[in-house]
Amino acid sequence: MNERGTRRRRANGEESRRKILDATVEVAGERGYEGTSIALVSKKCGLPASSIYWHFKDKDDLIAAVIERSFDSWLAALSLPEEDGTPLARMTGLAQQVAKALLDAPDFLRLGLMLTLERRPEEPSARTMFLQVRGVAHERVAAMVAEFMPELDSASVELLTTYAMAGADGLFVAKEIGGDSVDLMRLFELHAQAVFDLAARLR
Amino acid sequence: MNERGTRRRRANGEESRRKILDATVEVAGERGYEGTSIALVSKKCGLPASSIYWHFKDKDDLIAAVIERSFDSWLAALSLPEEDGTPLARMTGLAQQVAKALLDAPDFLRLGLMLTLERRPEEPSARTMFLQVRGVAHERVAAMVAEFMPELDSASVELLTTYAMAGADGLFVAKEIGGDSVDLMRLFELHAQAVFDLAARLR
Amino acid sequence: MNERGTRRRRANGEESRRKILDATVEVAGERGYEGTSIALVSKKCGLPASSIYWHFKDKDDLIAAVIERSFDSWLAALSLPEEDGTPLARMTGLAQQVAKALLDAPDFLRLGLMLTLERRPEEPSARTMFLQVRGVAHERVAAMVAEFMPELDSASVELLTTYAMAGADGLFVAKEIGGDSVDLMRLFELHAQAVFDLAARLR
Amino acid sequence: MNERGTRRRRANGEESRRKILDATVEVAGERGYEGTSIALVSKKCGLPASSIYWHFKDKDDLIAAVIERSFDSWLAALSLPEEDGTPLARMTGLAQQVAKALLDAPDFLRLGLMLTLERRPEEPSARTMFLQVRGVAHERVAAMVAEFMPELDSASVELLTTYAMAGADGLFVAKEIGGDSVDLMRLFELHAQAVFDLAARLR
DNA sequence: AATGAATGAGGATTCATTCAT
DNA sequence: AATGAATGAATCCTCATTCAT
Repeated sequence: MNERGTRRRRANGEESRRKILDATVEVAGERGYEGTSIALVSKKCGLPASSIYWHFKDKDDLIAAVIERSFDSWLAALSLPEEDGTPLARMTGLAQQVAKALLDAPDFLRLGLMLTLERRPEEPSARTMFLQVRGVAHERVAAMVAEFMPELDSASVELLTTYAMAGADGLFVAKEIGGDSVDLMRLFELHAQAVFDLAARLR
Repeated sequence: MNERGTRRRRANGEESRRKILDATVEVAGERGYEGTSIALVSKKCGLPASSIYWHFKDKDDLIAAVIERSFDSWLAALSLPEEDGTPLARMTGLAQQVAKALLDAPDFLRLGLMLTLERRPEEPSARTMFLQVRGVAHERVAAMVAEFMPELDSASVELLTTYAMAGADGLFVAKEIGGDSVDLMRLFELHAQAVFDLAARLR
Repeated sequence: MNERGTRRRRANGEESRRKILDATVEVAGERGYEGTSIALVSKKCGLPASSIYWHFKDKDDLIAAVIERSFDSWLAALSLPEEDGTPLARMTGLAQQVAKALLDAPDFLRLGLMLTLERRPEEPSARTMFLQVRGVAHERVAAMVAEFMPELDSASVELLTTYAMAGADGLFVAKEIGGDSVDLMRLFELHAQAVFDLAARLR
Repeated sequence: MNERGTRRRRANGEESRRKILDATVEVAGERGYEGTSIALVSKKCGLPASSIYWHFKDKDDLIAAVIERSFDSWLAALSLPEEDGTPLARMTGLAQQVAKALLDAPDFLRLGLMLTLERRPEEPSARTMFLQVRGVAHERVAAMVAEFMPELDSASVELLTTYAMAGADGLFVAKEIGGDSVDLMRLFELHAQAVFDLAARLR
């Protein structure tokens, strides 16, 4: 695999960092914060544990970095909804994009939810990071809700946004539990409809 | 101090067991499966670690027992919905009971969701136990949905039930994140309405 | 060594604790606080590292316990000076007892001095323990000085006591450096004389 | 910004070396040989660990260099005692110079004593270096003692010198322990007197 | 003259579990 | 019914050092 047998491969910080992060998403997405051992990450990425500590201050820092990177690519995967069409159609389109993104890269949200649910004495910065990026997502959704349903006052927008995001979280969990028996696309379509109906009532 | 035959420590085994379970809900509800160490449970309940092993086969067995007991008391806290009133009113009543139960004893669902989200090689029996009791809950909700909206076919009942439960999970998570800024009762009321509206559309 | 091959020997907390402390005096007396690794102590005492943690909270606690125990046996080795004889003779007698005790069990003072000289951010409790125990010794010496030279005011007693103890420390160090070329008994005799002469001047 | 030929970083190697040594005195003076980690020195001096290895062969070499440099500046701080005055006055003057030097730069002796007290399998060359420079100091003191008290035979000079240096060590330790409550100048004055009195008795 | 990156060995400590009593 | 003591494997992380650039 190396050019010359035992010859150490040329040091390449950027690539190593990426390898470590890749290994960590995989492990942490499956086993959560505590279940992610540096030794396991080390094995997965082929670098010794001590090298991981060259790139990241500690385990917490490592997992926070994973969250940050995952969220960025996750957001990038969401294209902006079409400009034309009815509000309901546009909302449904967005919901299905989210559903697709969750199906494609479920590790990010799975890890994030695990971090969210934990309530340990010393708040891991990974958790803080997740809540922060989640805040960004919340803002985005709120902006869309306000755009689609201009008649709503800001309190209602906030309420609906919270409901919309909660539904997404819950449906993700349902998919994790139910596997193939759960039709995530259909459920997200329903969810868009539900949010739309509620908006009409809150108007 | 004690009368003969009424030794203060009669049936002490039962009490110890309870103490251990109490400590475990607390710890596991906060830190998840991996984060729950026998040593910590031991410290919280005042009994030595070896005593925990007298009552439970291993850590897995302990956490499974916690799930089982928690679910029982959780279900018991849900009184059956009133027989009279409109379907929407009855559904809303139920939703608010669930909301109240989640506010009162959040550890059960928090731990359960953590177990759900984990994907470790050897499935812990605690996870299996949670999914099983959750299955029971699913059935109950499905029965209610079918009763409230008799016009629905069974596929729609299943779909709506999944959506209803997912909403509950998601709202719970939202509450965990948002704390006091999240009005769980109001959101559950909205959720009941949303499910009701969807039912009308699926009819 | 065990009664039955691989059969684990009967658990005996008191004895294990003593074995661990014995191994620790040896190691810590030679290598100081940082140089004392739990793994080395474990190897010397035959118990696994994890067993050391059953008996002691952490490394700090272990070394503090060593200090405490060593000091007790060290003090016990000093018999009270004879009641008769001139003050100088009695003082010289005491000095030589101290010299002998230092020759017999140098580990205690060596470790103590090492701890004393360290100035790390978080004060190890082992250091505190040594200073405390040293305080006890200081009081004892002060009492003797006051008894032998009743004419001295308390400030002078304090000054002389500090000087006397400093001399003992310094001579111990000289012995550690010079080895056989240093006649510790003779030097302590000189020291007693010096303290005595100073007392006369301070009177 | 710089004129040609007068680059700001000329002879930068020397400056880096000095920075490293400065950081090392500080760290090693506080934590001893084992407690001094290259990483910590690196952080204190702002240069990467690998740069330390460019200037020094290994940790041992680094600490030995610190000892050497410290001793040189320490010796330089001692001006030769005045030519006139009684032997006691000159001796007292010297003693107070030593006291002052110890108060000003205590790290050197603190580290040296720590190295002295350690008894590790492979003698660090830093320790050897300290004992060597200490030997130089011993010679100097012996020469002064012989000059001040010409009547003493060489064995007595040796004995007194050892006693004199031991006293200095011990008083340094006393100061480290007692802090402000210890009047080092006064104690060194006493010590000079004591040595002087002993000399009279040995004559 | 310097340094970013890497690395194996070892650091302290906690883990789940067992066993003799 | 309970527990003090023990234990090997694993935990996170730091160590001194090297090496290619």
